[in-house]
Amino acid sequence: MTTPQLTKNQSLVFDVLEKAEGPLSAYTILDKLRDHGFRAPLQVYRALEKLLEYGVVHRLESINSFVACAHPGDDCHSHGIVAFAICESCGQVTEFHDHEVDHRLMGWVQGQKFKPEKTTIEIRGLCEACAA
Amino acid sequence: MTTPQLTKNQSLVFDVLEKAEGPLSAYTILDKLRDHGFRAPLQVYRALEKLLEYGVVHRLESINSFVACAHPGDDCHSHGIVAFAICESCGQVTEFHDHEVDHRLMGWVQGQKFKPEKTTIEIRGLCEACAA
DNA sequence: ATCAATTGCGTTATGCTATAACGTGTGCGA
DNA sequence: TCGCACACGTTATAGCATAACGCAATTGAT
Ligand SMILES: [Zn+2]
Ligand SMILES: [Zn+2]
Ligand SMILES: [Zn+2]
Ligand SMILES: [Zn+2]
Repeated sequence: MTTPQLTKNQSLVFDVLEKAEGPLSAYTILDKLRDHGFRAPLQVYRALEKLLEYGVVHRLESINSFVACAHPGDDCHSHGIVAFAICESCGQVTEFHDHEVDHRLMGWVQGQKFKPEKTTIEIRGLCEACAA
Repeated sequence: MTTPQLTKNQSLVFDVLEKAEGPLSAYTILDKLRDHGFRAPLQVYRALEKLLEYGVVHRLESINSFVACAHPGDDCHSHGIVAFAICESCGQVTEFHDHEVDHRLMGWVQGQKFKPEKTTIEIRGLCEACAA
């Protein structure tokens, strides 16, 4: 999918996520955008919904937060299953892709005749700096 | 870890999960246990915390719900990373394990010197029956 | 030009998920 | 007996997400 021109609200939300050090919750985004006229959670959630659809933002299910895609050039819809390593100490998130993991999981679902729609892989732990 | 004798509340929560057809939210569990004296969410969450610790229950991060472990004999702490296929139509959950996936993910984190604590793999989609 | 459909937006209200903080009682070893 | 750990109960609060309404701008066909 090609990313359409973002609306004002979508751009504001995306910019906040891009500039952030780590993942942000919807309500944190809301707080950062109050000066730009944001007043209600729905303004954030509606923008996020589109940004997720366009593949320029990812949702981290295990921490109810959102991050900008780490592969801006790529089309996230094409690079297979996305995996995340999330540091529980500093919040740093690393996005990566592993074709072998994709292949194994898709092999398993095919064996079950399961039809996958959305796959989540999230590793929570400590990054190198925080584990030291 | 060996599972200690469950307390009354822990047993009640576990029984509800075992008898359930699919994953349940904490508040759904609460409703099912009102006749047994449950009045507050914390009674459920405290029991779940222990059951998760003992490895007899799993949390599904992507749907904020809980399921009894599908491998009662096994020690879930030993069978590596657990993966789930979750049908978004009927709610059916299939728990499985794939050593190759474990191996690839653990290989990646070692390369990053990332120290994993908890890994989530959840595939949402349609089961064979519902996809038909 | 006009109408209908779509999309984005703003607001209010509500619902769902999870934990903080305080106090009680019980069992058990020092 | 004292101190501690643990389970439990209750109230209140925090954090996450969506329903439902209405309005405005855009688009695209008639
Ligand atoms: Zn991405
Ligand atoms: Zn870190
Ligand atoms: Zn299990
Ligand atoms: Zn199904």
